[in-house]
Amino acid sequence: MLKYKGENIMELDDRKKKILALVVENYIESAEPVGSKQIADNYENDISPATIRNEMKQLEEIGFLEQPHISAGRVPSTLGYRYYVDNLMSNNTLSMVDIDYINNNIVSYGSVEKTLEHAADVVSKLLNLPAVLNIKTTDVVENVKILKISEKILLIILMSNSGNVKDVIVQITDSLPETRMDELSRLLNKNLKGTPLENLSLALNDVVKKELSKFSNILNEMEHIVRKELDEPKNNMKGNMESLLALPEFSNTNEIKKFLNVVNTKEIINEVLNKIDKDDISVIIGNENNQMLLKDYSLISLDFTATDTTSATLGIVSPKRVDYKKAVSTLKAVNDRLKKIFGKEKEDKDGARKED
Amino acid sequence: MLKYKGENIMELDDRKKKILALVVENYIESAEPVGSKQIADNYENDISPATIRNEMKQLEEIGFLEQPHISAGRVPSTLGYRYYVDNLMSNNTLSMVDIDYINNNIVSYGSVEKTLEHAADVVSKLLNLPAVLNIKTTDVVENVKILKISEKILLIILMSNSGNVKDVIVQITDSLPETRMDELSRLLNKNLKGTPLENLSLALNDVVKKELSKFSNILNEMEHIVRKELDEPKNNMKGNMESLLALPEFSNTNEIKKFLNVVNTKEIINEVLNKIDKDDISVIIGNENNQMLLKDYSLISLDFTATDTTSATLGIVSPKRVDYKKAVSTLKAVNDRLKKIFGKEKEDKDGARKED
DNA sequence: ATTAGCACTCATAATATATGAGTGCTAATT
DNA sequence: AATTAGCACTCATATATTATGAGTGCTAAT
Repeated sequence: MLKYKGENIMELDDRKKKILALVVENYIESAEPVGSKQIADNYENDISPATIRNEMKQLEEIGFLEQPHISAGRVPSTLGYRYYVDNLMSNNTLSMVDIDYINNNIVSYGSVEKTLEHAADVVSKLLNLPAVLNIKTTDVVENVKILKISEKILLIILMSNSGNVKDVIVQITDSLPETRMDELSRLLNKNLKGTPLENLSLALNDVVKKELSKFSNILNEMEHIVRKELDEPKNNMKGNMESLLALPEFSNTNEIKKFLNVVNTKEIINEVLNKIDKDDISVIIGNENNQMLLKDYSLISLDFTATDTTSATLGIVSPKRVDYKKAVSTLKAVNDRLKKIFGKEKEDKDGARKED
Repeated sequence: MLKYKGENIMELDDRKKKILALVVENYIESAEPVGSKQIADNYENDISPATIRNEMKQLEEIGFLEQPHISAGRVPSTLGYRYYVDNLMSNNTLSMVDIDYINNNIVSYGSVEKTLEHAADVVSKLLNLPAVLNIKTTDVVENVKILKISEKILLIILMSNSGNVKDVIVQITDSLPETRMDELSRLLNKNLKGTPLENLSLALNDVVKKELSKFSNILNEMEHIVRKELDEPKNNMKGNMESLLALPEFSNTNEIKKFLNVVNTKEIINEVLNKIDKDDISVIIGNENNQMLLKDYSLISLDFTATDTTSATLGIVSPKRVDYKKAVSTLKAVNDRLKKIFGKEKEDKDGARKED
């Protein structure tokens, strides 16, 4: 059995390539093992099913196809998908509808995180699969502002060095005179400046301990809210259950449980995502990653550098049978869009956001 | 067949009551039709299964129990559940763990909506079911403030008459001199004051049309973001898929699809929720509501008045087989907690939030 | 009024028996 | 030498067939 990416590279002849592509695409489409007759019907030049069978047998022998059982059609192996993704897959152009959807729904939301979250939403909706978003930032707090909204409501705004903004509304029990506001502001600035956004609630906890006596009602409340509101898990799942339920892979409930369990465990996903290439789109198929629990699934993701201090991976998790072509082109388009938003490229007329 | 809530009220003797309660509770617990032997085993005074069978038969005749098929045990009918909820259900006291969880996780978040959303989260987590939250507010915008966060980032804060606060971060392409800030502020206040929060994006759209020439980059952006961020559907679902998958009712995927479809269609849920009593806990079982699509499900919900202008319904949707006792006691505890937060009751030491 | 006894029902499980899609191989055809 | 018709073979799935047993309702005895 020859290795495709390894010592000896198997060069497939055109007919084998065409047949492999057809098997992959038919299987992605139908979720049923693909038989020789089906391929013969779809093959442009007339060849008999018998010939196709011979070819398919060879494709199986070199490890590109698999048979669920002896009298079934063929299903792509991980290696088969890989060869398809690397060599056979045409780069699909997205429909105008999809492009519009991307441009209209991914816009700058002032905060890097919110923008990326919307991007993840968009990816999830377009591909009908749960999206994973993993933001890594080394941003630190640069400035804290306090705004008195009303007698008993304060708005506390935290600005980071790269322009990220987070804010929390804090309700206090007794109103605060102007002078004390200034004091609170100085105190927060002194204590929080330089704190990595990731550690915000920890740092705040320290502030509470140190300065509680002075502003007990505010600090306590704030620490509590920050913990709940800002300290969300870094690995976000944007999901849409209905679309998963529609996949034949998930006709039985146990498979859904297994999948959700894997997808919701950020350690599992991150272990894989941490190894992908910077600023590029990665396709990781089945057991190509060494995470046993992910062996039946694929991750297709984009690594994106938003600012000097913030980067993210954004992608989808799905069964191995997935429309790689559409997924990759969608992520490419999202990448282009994000680049524009974060100023990595000149804005051009065509890609600019349309007002509707 | 006698009507329980109708003209003729069936008075059950103690033994029948006890048996009905046992059937309901066993069925809620096991999800399997309950047989006479099982009841006999759990019944405190020794009675034979044969006697139980006679009683069960009568309970079936008056419409409190049903048989899936002739040789199966009994399952409570809608009427049976109803009688149980109204007359037989002891009011369970929640565990200290649950009470603590409620007190620690439902706190004031400055905005009524956020607070209620957290409450919905808590209810969903405690009961392992999707929670529905439906907030009705007649609040209007009272004041708009603009804060320059940095050269190109503005924070726009909208305050309502009852102290609700919403804010959006807007990124602009060209920085704005101080004088123009004031102009923008006046303009927004003039145009938005008095706008019901519900119509915000519509009103903003008008502003954009009218005043676009002056502040095109800001207004456009703002309208866009408001539409996406604030104009979320009023009927929120807080859900936890895994817990649903664990229910035997949802062992087959189609049932899940049906359920999710119903639960995610806010019109269906609202049609029922709009009829429940103000400031009270309602239990609506199966076809008691006239929504055919909800006939296999129950809604247990709390109507809560948060401020003069804002009220909400908060509850759970589930298969008819659900722990009514725990659901009702949880909502009661949540109600108490919310009352304290929204100042409807004196705070007391015991229920006060604990710092951990 | 209660209950032991027993025939009866019917969902579920276990088993046996088609059906047919798809294969691999051989031998004939191009 | 490459292709393909022909055919026996495999095995998942569907259908039919037959236990199994939990639970009932009724009758007659307690």
